[in-house]
Amino acid sequence: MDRLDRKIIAELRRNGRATYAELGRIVGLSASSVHERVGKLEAAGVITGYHAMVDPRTVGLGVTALVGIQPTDTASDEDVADALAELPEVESCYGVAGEEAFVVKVRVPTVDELEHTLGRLRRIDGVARTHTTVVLSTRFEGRPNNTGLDLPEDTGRGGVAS
Amino acid sequence: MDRLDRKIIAELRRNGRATYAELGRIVGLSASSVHERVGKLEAAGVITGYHAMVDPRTVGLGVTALVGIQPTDTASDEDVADALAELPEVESCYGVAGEEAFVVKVRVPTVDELEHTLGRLRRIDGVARTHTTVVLSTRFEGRPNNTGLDLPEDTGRGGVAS
DNA sequence: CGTGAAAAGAACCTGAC
DNA sequence: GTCAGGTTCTTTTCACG
Repeated sequence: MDRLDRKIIAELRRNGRATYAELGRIVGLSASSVHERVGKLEAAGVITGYHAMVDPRTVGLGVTALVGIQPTDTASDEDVADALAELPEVESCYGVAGEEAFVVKVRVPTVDELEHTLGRLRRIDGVARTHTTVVLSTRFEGRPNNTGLDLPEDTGRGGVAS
Repeated sequence: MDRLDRKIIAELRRNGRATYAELGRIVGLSASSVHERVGKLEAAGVITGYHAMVDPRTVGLGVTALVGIQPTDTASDEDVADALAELPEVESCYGVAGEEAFVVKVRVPTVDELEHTLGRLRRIDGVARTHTTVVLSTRFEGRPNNTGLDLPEDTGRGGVAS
């Protein structure tokens, strides 16, 4: 994981369909070298996939909400997380510190559907209460800005071997 | 935006590097047709881009937090949002209903850096208070599950023409 | 809209340094 | 690790249904 790998990663985060030739031009390497490096980054679990980003509003998902999930005293976090994963409306799920066990991001077509989804969430075994924050505007989301590119070097923690 | 487009979108969300030939096989169309459809979906703003997903821990961003931003009475939301956008640690930014004006997702290498970033957030003009929820585990994030594929048809709201 | 054909380019493998 | 070359597949354009 050197400077070149980080440059490749940054570019692929920006443009996930960049060709190896294109990446090679950017980092000053041949397409085959880039091909091999990217393959290693994928194998090492650094790059976990490539995905098209879709404007949710254009596919009928105009309502977004952040929902905190308070567990019952006897709840198993794993079971609750599994149940949350069952709902396709739940796009992201974070286990968090604090009163709540999870914060999830939910996307639905309408506030009507949001109400139904919240009902479904509350009915999950192990869920005591939910606290919903309705998203009014998405200023930006999942920016590829901070890829550790601008980090001093390595701070000692959390590396995966290459 | 017919059933075929939705199938293409779903597949590109799953695999952003799928070839047109591959997509054609899935939807039962020629590569050129798929090529044209994808071009239209991009032009219409349905597909907004393609991005590599990177495991944040492998690039030195092991700490994630959700931060609610309470504005001062006299704050301009736009100015605060602009200031938030300046910080590369802020990956996502949502304007929300409730006590807080924004909820942002922050990624940093360490809790030390989190402290610094929170300081920077509080020093933004128009920010009165922050409320931080530390993410302990990311169960899943940005799942391509709900692309409106499973929606009955169209519920009337929020469409962009094709 | 859809297609199939054809040129250009990329992916991907191999061999060599 | 990196590269160049060669085969295969994809992209991209275009004339045509």
